[in-house]
Amino acid sequence: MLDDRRLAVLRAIVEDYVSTGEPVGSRGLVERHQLSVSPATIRNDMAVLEEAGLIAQPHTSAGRVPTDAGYRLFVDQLATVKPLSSAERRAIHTLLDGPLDLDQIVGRAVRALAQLTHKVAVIQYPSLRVTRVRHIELIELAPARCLLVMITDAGRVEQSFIELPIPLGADTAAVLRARLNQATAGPTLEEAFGELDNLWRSFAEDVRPAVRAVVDALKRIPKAGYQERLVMAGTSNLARASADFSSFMPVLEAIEEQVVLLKLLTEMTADSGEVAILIGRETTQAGLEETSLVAAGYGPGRVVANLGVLGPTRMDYPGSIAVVRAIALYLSRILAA
Amino acid sequence: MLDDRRLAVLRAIVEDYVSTGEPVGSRGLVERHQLSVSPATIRNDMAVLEEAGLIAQPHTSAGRVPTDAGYRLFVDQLATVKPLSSAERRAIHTLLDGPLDLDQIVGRAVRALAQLTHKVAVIQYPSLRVTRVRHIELIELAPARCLLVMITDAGRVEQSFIELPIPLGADTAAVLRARLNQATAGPTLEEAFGELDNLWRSFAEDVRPAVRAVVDALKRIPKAGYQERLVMAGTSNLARASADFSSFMPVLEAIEEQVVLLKLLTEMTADSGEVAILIGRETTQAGLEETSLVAAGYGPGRVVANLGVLGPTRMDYPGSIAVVRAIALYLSRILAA
DNA sequence: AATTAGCACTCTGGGCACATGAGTGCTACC
DNA sequence: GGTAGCACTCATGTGCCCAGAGTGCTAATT
Repeated sequence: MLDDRRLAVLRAIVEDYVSTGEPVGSRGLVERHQLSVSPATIRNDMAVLEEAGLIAQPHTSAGRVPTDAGYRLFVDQLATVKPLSSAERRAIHTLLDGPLDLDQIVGRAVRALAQLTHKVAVIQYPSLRVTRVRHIELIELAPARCLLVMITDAGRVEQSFIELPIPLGADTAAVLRARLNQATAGPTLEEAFGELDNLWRSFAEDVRPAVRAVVDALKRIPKAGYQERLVMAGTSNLARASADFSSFMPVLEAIEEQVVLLKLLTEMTADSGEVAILIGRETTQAGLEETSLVAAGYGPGRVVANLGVLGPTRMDYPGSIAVVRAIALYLSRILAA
Repeated sequence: MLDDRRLAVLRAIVEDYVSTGEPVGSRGLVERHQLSVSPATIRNDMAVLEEAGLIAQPHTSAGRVPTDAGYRLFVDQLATVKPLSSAERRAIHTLLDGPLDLDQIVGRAVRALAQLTHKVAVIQYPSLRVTRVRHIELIELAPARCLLVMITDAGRVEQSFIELPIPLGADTAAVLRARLNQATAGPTLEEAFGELDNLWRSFAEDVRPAVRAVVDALKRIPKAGYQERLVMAGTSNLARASADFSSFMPVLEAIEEQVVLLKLLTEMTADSGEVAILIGRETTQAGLEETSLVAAGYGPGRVVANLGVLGPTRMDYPGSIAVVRAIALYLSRILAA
């Protein structure tokens, strides 16, 4: 049914359509590819591919265009790995080298992603729930007011002001600090929460309210909203990509609705270095019917967050995959250091 | 030359054009406004206004459209203050009420701005150089590695990791912390820098390199890029606003080029509560020829940063001005608390 | 002197017919 | 199974025309 030549025809259609944007016809196909058969034969093959739902024609007497299913088959079975050009490799290197803090790293990575793919790039900040704690600090600002600072695995620094019900003496503060660090060393923050709940028992009766206030504040940090932050770049690439107007207006909205993107990204999570793809309607999001998402997980050793690019279904998948994977690996390596 | 009626005609043209988007002709003008003269008279007046460069016609036999100069005269002399509707007032209240940290406040304010104006909203984070320091903390993470945390006036918390050339003993660290707080209490960070330069003199010879490392790190914080951050919202309003495609593509680019916006915002700085406006080419930015910027300064007591909205020159200036001013005042009040 | 009425003129935009050409599906043939 | 030929379909571009909106000018009116 779908023998080698027919698959070759599908690949050729995808490649031509992606590069030209025009529906591709049988004649041009044999001209631009070494298919060594006549256009008429191709036409028969195309009829079969259309029957299988892999391609479609916008209207009678137009060339063919890949469907979502066609792209899906292409990326799953037909796409060959496209190695990064040395220029791209160099760009990533120079952009991400040097001693940088997390904000800077993520900021540069997202710009690199956008520039190299000419698409909208998205990076999810390392989620606090799955990162590990490197250090916790408790700073007294005033008798009953202190600042809680948490430094994570992935280089993030979170802080939270706390108003205490009663002053916490310097001695108790020091003990509490030590105990907090001890309780959170090792497991992920989420796993450590259980242990934190019992921490107050080992303190004297009179300071327990203050201890609980601090622990509560600590537990609130991952919920503070900030932690599920997305950074984006390359929004203007949208305009270049989508031909008309009404088609990307909803995409812009989806992008501002970070919630939607976050949900998609988190659900797609793949192993670090592995790339996951959603094509067109596979996103199941209104407004993203003609948009694809190429994403990968990253993190120091294990996956702590995701990154990816967003573009029209008509995109250069092999190229995007290569860049997304490269950036994910590079970012993981930096975080592990 | 420009007597009252002619100014009334200009105002009518601006209002009609802003609301309909169509070039406005003499007939419709007398119909929709109480000008109690005939279209022919209006035509004569329009000829004068055109002569003065305040209006223009897209092509012969089309109605008139305000020029940048026309809008300018309108906002400077003709626009009447438009009070906020109670719904708008309530929206701001509910959105910005409650105990929030700086990130949340700014995040909500920018969204309020975007929603109420239907434009692209921009808020500049309080610039570090002009804020005052509330507290500085120095945390030892390892013998020769520490974390510097700075809490500002406007509620921002900045931190920086420092690798020390030599370990800093706990005692010295405590002294240094006290000295840093003392040196930065009062003046703005920028003004305090001079004093910091001499801080190392009062320390023993052997710890001076470490002291200098800390001071250097502190001085680097305002330059770390993060502090001149912009937050934005309502990008998708762009699509709704601008009719065609090529016209807002450059605007999107300018928005991503935060540098450009930052520059404009900073140069426009007005007194807190005062609104400054740039219309079309007044921005002197390629790509923003048809874009206007309505901005105001905000801050606790004095102006520490700016916020504003970005939209097509054809915008409802009185409405935008009212919202921008309201948000700026509200934000200032919150920060001052 | 300012306003108005009347009129000729200009330009855009939509509708229509027409030719063009790319691309197809089908049938007959190798 | 592959190929050649052919009739058919449609989107696109072009030229043309017409209606409508709006103007500028001139002459009349207040």
